[in-house]
Amino acid sequence: MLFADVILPLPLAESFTYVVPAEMQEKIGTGFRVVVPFGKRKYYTAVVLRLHHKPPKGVEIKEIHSLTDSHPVVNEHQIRLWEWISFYYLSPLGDVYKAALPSMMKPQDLEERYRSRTETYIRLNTGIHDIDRLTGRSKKQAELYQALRQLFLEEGREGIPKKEITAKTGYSNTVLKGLTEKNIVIQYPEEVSRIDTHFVSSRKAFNLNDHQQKALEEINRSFEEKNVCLLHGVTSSGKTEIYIHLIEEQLNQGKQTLYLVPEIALTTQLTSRLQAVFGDKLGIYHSKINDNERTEIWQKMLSDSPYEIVIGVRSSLFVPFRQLGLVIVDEEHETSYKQQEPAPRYHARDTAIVLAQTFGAKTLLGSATPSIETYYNAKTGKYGLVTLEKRFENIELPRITLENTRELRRTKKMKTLLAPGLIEKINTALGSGEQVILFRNRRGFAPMLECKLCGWIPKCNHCDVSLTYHKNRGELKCHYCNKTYKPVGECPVCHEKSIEPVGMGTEKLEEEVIQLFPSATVARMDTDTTQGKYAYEKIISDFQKNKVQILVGTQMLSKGLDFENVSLVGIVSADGLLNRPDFRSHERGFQLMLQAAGRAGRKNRQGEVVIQTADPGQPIYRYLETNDYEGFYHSQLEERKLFNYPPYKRLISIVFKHKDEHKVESGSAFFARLLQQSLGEMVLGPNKPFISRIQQYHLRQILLKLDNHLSPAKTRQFIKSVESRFREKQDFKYLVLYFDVDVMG
DNA sequence: AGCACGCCGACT
DNA sequence: GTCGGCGTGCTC
Repeated sequence: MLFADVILPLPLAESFTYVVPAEMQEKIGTGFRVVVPFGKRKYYTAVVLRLHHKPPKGVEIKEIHSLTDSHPVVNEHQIRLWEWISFYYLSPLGDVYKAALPSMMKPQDLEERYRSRTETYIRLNTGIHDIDRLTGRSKKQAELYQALRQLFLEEGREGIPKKEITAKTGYSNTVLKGLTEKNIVIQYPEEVSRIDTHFVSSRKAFNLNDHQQKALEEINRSFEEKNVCLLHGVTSSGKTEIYIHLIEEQLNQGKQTLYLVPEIALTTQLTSRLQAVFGDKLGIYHSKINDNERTEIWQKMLSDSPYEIVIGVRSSLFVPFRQLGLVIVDEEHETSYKQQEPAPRYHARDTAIVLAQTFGAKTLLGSATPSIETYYNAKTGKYGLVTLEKRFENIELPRITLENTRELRRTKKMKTLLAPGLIEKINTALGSGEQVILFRNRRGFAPMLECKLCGWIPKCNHCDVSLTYHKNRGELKCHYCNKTYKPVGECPVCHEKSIEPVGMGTEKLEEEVIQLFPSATVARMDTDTTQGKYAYEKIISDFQKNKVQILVGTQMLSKGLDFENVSLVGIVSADGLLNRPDFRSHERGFQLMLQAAGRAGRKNRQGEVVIQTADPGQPIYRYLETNDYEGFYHSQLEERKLFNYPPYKRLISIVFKHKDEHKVESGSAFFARLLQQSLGEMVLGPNKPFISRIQQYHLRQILLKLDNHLSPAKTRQFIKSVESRFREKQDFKYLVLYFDVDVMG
């Protein structure tokens, strides 16, 4: 009797065992998908983890319903990666499987399946000769027929898509239908890809300049000894071209490359640049890609001619490589590499290193402003370190100046959001036909309503957070549960009638900028204005074409975009970036401001950056002004050491959730006591998190600050044992708890 | 997760 | 009486 242990797409840690029917035994193996009955009436697509002959005891075993594949969809590298993620990030293997495969590849009932896409094609019926008689009195049909003959002759193709025909000939569908009914042309469905294909490479990799060449050699030398290397290269130093050369070296050895980018950095600018070199060897795993397209990329990776390079976001880690030789993690410091919700809460950079290891491949981390952890690993010799200091074509780094908004407000010189000095510089830039970018930190921070008299702020009834005011929709919204509220007419506390917006987001800034610079065209870019599939590209291309002079936006426009004509960048309020209850807030602020500054670069003129802050005395501004990453790094390291944060400690957050506040309170306290028995001082809390209630659920958090020398296997084993002792208590059985390993903030 | 079972209150 | 709310337990 043959049994299969399978993994189901459910938040379950264990695998389940099924009987392999006799006729399936020759065809099945690890990594194959199977459809299995589970529970009373459900069927799920599961993945075979292993085959064996040992029947599990004490349970009735069901049979596998059907075998989905003739070849495995994941190989042992992928399964090992899933198991590592499940172990390290304390998440059920089922959740990892759920995250890994496109949902179309794991249908929940027996029907639903991936379908390839078809398009209607047209070809001429060569068997028909008496065209004139058939078209008869229809002049248009005769004309279209002639046009079609011409077209097919020129194109030399057997069939042409219908939409292409209507576009090229200008004749309507009705005329074409007429010809079809007379059997002069034939319409037929043809399978097409959802992904734009047929990219031909149009250029070779550029020759590297001396600095780039030297860096490339150093990287390769570092790879001889170490598996991971950090490329620390200032903005515009030409990192991408170095990547291209490294990818080519992999191609020559018949090895694949994974090129990871954060969500916001996957721009058309970057992908077309790579497509120009690698043509259709390159697969793109977009952030706005739909499930059909995801599935198609998977199919292609499993085919006889897989992509040799995949560029993609976090989840592209899971696509089934076979001969991986190199992983590039660009902008490795980006926090969006860490998955927040739902589980598995994995860090794509760290997982990438593990993925590479299972293949014996190398990992290159790239950044202009490396994360403190990565730089520490490079400095202490765990990773190789290669630095690239010269900017491409010797573009000068921008000049950074500060505007003291506290002083300007005190002396009543600040009448808008923008300091007079910044307004003047904007006018100068606009006068010389140059463009300006203005940053405001993310939406949600500011636009709230407030009672002008007593300071009362409307909050969500369920979530313990202040509501965000959306002016254009005239409503208040909770960003945690998405509930919307009508603004109240008067304050429920003091009955004051004037309840007005405080602070401001990008919306407010845009409004003021339009008033201040009436002659300029202004555009705004934030999560609100980039909802559609191409909305983002539209804003970018309008700006590049100079249709817009001032671009107002959140940090999403600070990444990897090159604008030739931008001479001035303004950071409207740096304070909001730095004053967050998060040990990484300065690190992130520094990275963000330096990235933003990188947008102000012009070939023949030094760009300028203006930072508005109420507290210009903070040391971070000295490091920014002198572009001193190294100095900043050392100042941060001291703080991290002092307050027990990474890279000196490893963080694990445990969050408890229940409707009954007493239950979370006592449950989390009990859990903390158990942890303290072995971990002592390393256990902090339980505390009320910053947001302590979400949709009727009360939250408590325990934070572990674990010594580096503790073995991850042992600490996880211990945490699991504490969890099972915790579950034995009837009271705590149904407390929801979740883990976040290496939490961001 | 998704479902069944079983226990309670409030209704045609 | 029974409909449906939610807490509890189980799924190879």
